[in-house]
Amino acid sequence: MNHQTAYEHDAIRHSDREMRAHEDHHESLRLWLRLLSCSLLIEGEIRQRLRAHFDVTLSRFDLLAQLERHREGLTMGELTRRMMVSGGNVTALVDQLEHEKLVQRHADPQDRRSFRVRLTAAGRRGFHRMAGQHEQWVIDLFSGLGDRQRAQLHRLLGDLKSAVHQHQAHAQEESQ
Amino acid sequence: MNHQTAYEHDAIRHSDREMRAHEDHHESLRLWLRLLSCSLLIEGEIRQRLRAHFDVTLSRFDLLAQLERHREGLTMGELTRRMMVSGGNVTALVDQLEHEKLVQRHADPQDRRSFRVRLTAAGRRGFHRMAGQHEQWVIDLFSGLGDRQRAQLHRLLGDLKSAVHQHQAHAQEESQ
DNA sequence: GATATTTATTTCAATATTGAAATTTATTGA
DNA sequence: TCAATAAATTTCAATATTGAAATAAATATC
Repeated sequence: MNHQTAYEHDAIRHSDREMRAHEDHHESLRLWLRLLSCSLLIEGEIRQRLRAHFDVTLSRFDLLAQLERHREGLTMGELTRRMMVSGGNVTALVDQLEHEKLVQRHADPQDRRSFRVRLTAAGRRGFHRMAGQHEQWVIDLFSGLGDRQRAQLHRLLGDLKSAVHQHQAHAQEESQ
Repeated sequence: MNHQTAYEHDAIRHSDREMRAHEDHHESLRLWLRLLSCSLLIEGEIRQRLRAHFDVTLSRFDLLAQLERHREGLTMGELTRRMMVSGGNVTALVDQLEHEKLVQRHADPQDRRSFRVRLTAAGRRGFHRMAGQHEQWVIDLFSGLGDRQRAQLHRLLGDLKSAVHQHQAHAQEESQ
């Protein structure tokens, strides 16, 4: 999380009549800040536990998780997009993990610029050692919400995600 | 964001009957990953625009935003909690911004360990220069959702936030 | 009122992350 | 084929961020 939340914390203002119109106007802003702070809150919690229990950073865990899901391997570009971090960062992470023999770069015969990164057997073992515990933490953290609420939240976030993606696509067009 | 999302991207699996039970079990995990990727997506978008338009980082913007909301000033500790970053980070940010004369540390007569950080007039001007545009970006990014959906999402995230906080309170107790 | 504990902040070294430029290979179009 | 453009990755320097240790002041306890 690099990371910020703002304004939140002051549910107080709501009472003031004059503020009402103003507040309504800020509706999306407050939603965004709440989304961000939820995310940072949970991310911080998980980051801390991963470090304490397994001495691993969230980035490394996530990279391993991505690869676990894609036995056929992922290119650097795919990892960059999936993890939503810079290419330089992915290079650094893969370098480290490769050095520790948890992942391996495999030349792509189709395209000599790129290659597929795959988990080694040791990498898979290492990931599995952590994955169950990690999932339990997540389940616990979200257990305050009922099934129905979780499903609703999942759906709304899905809608939001595609809306933002569309928005990006538009912005792209305009800048051409 | 420092930052990761994982697994997501494969809505495909759903079809497979055998996978169903397994998937259900991963329900919270998928929710978390979706929450995280939404947050990273929007955060990245805003971070990029703040840099491109105003040459300012999200951290600095957020710190200024916090202070704008609290004219009476905030202590370093309050900033740390509100921004959910480390104390060292807040010290560094305030040092920078103070050096640029956008904020100022004011000794607290009650407690000589701490002080209140406040915006200077220049800091306030600088923040206002950006705030309107920033808000419009946020409104645009969330405009794919209807009013009702936004309200629902806001409520659910509020519930989630307090649930996680309670969870943390419990964990705290146990470790004593 | 001395001592221990807690709280607020800073320092600092280690690490993570970014973004832009460089490199290499692929693709496209004349 | 050649040249231009695009795409995949790496490099690197600048910056951001963390977490642990240090410092200093406040508070609690005896």
